[in-house]
Amino acid sequence: MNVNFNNRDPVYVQVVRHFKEQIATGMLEPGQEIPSRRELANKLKINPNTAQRAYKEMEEAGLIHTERNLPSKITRNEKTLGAVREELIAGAVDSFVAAIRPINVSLDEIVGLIQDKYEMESKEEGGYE
Amino acid sequence: MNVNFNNRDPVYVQVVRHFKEQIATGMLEPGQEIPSRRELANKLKINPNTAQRAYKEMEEAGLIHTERNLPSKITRNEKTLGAVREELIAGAVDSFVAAIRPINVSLDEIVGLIQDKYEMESKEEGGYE
DNA sequence: CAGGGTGTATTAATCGATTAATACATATTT
DNA sequence: AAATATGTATTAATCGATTAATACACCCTG
Repeated sequence: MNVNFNNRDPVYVQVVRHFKEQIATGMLEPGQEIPSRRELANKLKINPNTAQRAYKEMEEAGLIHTERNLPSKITRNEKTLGAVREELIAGAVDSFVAAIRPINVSLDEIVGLIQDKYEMESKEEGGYE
Repeated sequence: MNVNFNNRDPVYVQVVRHFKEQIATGMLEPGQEIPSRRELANKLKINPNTAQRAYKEMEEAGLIHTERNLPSKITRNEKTLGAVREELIAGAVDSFVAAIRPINVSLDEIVGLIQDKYEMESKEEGGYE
């Protein structure tokens, strides 16, 4: 459990994204238990309400479900889980294309640049500033 | 002169980006005059101060220069101008790769998706929501 | 039963960036 | 000279999201 926070996005959004990435890569499996709000808050040094906010978003998205005061669990709805990966990928692709299209870059050049960057090992975290 | 504003980024940032795109694609040439702050504000239906804010950013970035109260002009520094295109492209690539890497997608799949999306004519403006 | 752990809801504070209002000096034009 | 357009600076208002404080109901366990 380790989230690299940046300063531009809200914390709860970054927490949600972190869980989505875990789901997308299969690190979190259907039915798996996740930490309690307060436990997560402790681990990440964030306010418990912020953790709750993140979990609430995930609950409403159907990614987790919660019964009474038992540990929340990743949903067993495989369709929902599969869609997470697609959503993350499509979101990244869409915003990339929206950003690059107005610049009139050839497809070949784009592909080359992405390949180069993608193959680099990522020493630096946090992406583009 | 037509900027499709979105609701998430500050207006002045979007204005700056619009000019950078114009520079990157050669629509704005070295030495070319650009509208006055107030004129731009009128065209885009924004506050003159917002236009000024955008121009100030560009001035500080060396993209435009202003003498007294004459129309501001695109810089003639070709190096600066060329860097704009590179900066826009690198920014898009970097943030895309940062977003996609944690999801463990194969390079082939990524490239395929980008090609598909990029070749689509863009009926919808505004990118991914 | 008491205590500590849960999830949840309501409300408030914070906090900063963004936008706008206003004024000023200059220059050009009529 | 007056009027109008320019760029610029200073200051203030707005505005909203995000975060935090607090309280409550529940349940299990010792």
